[in-house]
Amino acid sequence: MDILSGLNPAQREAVVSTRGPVLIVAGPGSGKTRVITHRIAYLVAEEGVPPWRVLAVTFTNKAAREMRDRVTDLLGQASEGLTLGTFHAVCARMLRIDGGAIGIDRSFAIYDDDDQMTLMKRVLIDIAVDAKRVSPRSILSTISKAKSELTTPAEYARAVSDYFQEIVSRAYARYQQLLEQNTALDFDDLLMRTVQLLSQSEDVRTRYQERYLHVLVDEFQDTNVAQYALAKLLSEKHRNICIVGDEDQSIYSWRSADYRNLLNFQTDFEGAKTILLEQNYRSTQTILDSAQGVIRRNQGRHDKVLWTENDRGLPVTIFEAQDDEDEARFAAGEIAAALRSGERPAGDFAVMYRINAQSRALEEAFMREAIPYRLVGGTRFYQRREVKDLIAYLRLIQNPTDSVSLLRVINTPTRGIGAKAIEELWRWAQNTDVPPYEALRALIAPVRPANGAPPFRAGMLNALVRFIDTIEQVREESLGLTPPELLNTLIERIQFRRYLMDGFEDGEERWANVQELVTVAAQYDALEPREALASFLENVALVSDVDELEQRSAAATLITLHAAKGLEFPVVYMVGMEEAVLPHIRSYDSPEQMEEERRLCYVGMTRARERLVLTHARRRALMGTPVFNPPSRFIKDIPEQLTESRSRSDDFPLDRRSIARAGVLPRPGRVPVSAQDVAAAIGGGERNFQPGERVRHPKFGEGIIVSTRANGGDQEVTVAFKGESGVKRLMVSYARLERHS
DNA sequence: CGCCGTACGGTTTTT
DNA sequence: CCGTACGGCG
Repeated sequence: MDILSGLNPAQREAVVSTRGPVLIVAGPGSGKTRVITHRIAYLVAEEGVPPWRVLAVTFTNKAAREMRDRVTDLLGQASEGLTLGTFHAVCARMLRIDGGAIGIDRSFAIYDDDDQMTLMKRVLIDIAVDAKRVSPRSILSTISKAKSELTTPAEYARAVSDYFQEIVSRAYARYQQLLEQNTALDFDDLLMRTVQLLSQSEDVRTRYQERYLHVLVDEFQDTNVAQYALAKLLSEKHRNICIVGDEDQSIYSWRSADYRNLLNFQTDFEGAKTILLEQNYRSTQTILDSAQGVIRRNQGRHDKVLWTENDRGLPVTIFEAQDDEDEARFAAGEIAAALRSGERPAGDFAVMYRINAQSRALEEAFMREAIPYRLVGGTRFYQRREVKDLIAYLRLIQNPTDSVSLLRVINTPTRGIGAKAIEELWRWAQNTDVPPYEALRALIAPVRPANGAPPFRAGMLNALVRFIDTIEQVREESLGLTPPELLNTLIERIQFRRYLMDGFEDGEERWANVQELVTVAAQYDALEPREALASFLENVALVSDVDELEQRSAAATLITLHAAKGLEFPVVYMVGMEEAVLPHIRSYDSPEQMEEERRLCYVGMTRARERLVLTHARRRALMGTPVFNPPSRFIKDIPEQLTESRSRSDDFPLDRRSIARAGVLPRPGRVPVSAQDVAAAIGGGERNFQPGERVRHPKFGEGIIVSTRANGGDQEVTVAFKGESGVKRLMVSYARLERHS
C-alpha cells in the first residue's frame, strides 16, 4: 500500500491504529509530521472517511499550512473539506457559526495583547485602582491564566485569598463585562467560550461530536486546560482521538501549557494505545547524543532511547566570542565563507536565539556580509503601528461597539481630539449607557436624542462631528466595496498617506507597509463585501504574519528558539549560550522554569541535521549596558568528547568601536562599565565580583555570583543563594558581600 | 490641544 | 537601547 511505504514499523502502526484513543510519543526528528499526514491520508483513502469528518489541530498556523500542503500532495482534491488549523482558528470558526447559542454576536472582534492592555487600563480606571501600584500586565496575565483554566469571574471571586487576587477578581469581572460591551473576544475567550458553548448547548455539542469521527492533535505537550477540554469534548462520541507529543519539547508553560496533559490522557482515555517513535531521521549521532546529555538532567521525565542510523558526523562546535558583536561576526563570517565557496546555500543555515532583541546584532552582521536572510518573528507585520491603525478603522466599521478600536483611531491622524475630550466622551457615553460610538453618532442625528447635552465646547464638537461623519460615510459605502477598495477609500478620506509621510522619519517605509496591507486585503476580493471584511479581519487577528514567501533555499533564517520548534536545518547556530540568557535570568526563580529552559535548549539543538555550533560571549550588551555572563550550564552537560572548543585568541585586541560600546571610553551620561573600570571606579578591585565566584551575605547566606553589571558607578550583581533566599539582585556597595571559598 | 524635550523604566518566549 | 510618560511651551 503506497501510503504506508517508506515508513518504519512504529510509524506504520501509528498510521493504521485508527480505532480508539492513541498516544504517539514522538521524539525530535522522528517523522511525526509525516505520520500525521499519512494517517489522515490513510483515513480518507483507505478507510473511506469523508475529509470533513476529520479534525486535525496543530500548534501554529504555519504547521497547519505545511500539513495541508502535504495532505494535498497525498490525496489531491480528495482532501477537500478537512478541518485543519490551530485551536484558536477552529474555535473562532465554531463561535462565528454557533456562538449565538450562548449569546455571542457573530461579528465579534478578536483582541490581541495590545487591545487587551488598552482595555485593562480602562478597567483599572473604572474600578479605581492605580495602574502604577498594580501593573496591568500582571493582572492581565493572571486573568489569562484563569481563563485558560476555564475559571469564570464568579469562580475566581470565590477563591480569592489575598489583596492582589482581590484586585484581579474585580478587574476580571469588569474586563469581561467590557469585552462583552465591545462585542469582542480575546485569545483566551476563543478557547474558554468554545468550551462553554459545547458544554452548555447540547444541540451544538451533539452536532460537532457526531461530525468529527476522527480527532488529531499535534504538539499535545503544549496544550492548556481549555485546549485539553476541547479535545475531549470533540472526541467524546467516537473516541477516535490521536494525540502526538513529546514532554521534552514542552516550552510553553508560561502560556499555561501543561505537558502533564500527556499523562492525563492515559488515565482519561482508558485503554489508550501508546506508540513510541524513537528513531531519529534528522540529526547525526553526535548531535543527538549532545542533546540527550542536556535533556537527561531534567528530573521526572520518562527517559527515551533516541537512536539514529545516521553517521556520527562532526563534533559540536563551542565558540567563545568576546562580545555579542564578535559572536554575530563569527556566525556571519562562517556562513559567508560557506556561501562563497559554494559549499552550501544560504537556506541551509539558521541562527537561533533566546530573545528577539538578540537578532539585531545578527542582522547587522548579516547585512555587512551581504548574506540574504529572513527574520522570523520580530516586529510582525500586523503589529506595526500604521497597519494596526488601519485595521482598527476596519474593525470599527465592521463593529461600531468596539470601543478599543475607536479609542485607537479617534485621534489618528491627529484631529484635535485629545485625552481630555476622550475622557469626557467616555464618561458621557457611560452616563447615558450607550457605547461611545453611539454617543458620537447622536451628535449628527437629525433629531437629537433627549439624553443629556453633549459636554463639549463648540470647537471640540466640531472636530468630533467631522470624525463621526467621515466614519459613518465610509461605513455606508463599505457595503458595496471589496476590502482593498474599502481600505483605499478610507486611506484617502483620513489622508493617511500625508499623515505618514509628513509625520514620521520613516514615512516611506510605513506607507509601503500600508500598500502591502492593501495587497493582502485583495485576497478577499471574491467574497461578498461583508463577509470579505469579516474573514480578512479574522485572518489578521489569528495569523501572526503574512505568508512568508517560501524562499527556503535563498536565505538564512534568524529565529527564536521558541519559533524554531518543528523546524529543521542542516546547520544551526545557537547564539547567546550564557547564564542569564539561556537559561534566561527570569527562570532562576524556580526549578520548573529552569527545566523548561533546558527543554528549550534541547529543542534548539535537535533542530540541527548535520552541524551544530553553540556560541557564547564574554561580554554582551543587554538593555544598553554590558553584562558579563559565564557560559551556559547546558554547555557543560554536553559530553566533552563530542565537542570541539574554539575562541578568539585571548589577546584579541578589542577594536575601538567595541571598546566605545562597552563604555570604557567615557560617554556622556554613562558610567564606566568594563570590569576593569568598575574595579578602578570602586577602588582597587576589592569589590569587583566575577560570575562564578562564591560569596556570603549576612542575611541570605552562601551564594554564587550569577552575573554582574555596572550600574551608576557601582556594581550590580545577581546572586543565587542557597536554600530559601533564592536569586537576589544586589548593589555591591550596599550589600555586605564577602568572598568565600 | 499638540509638540517637543527629557527623564525614566523595563525588556522572554506567542496563538 | 527603545519606546513611553510627563512637564513645559506655543
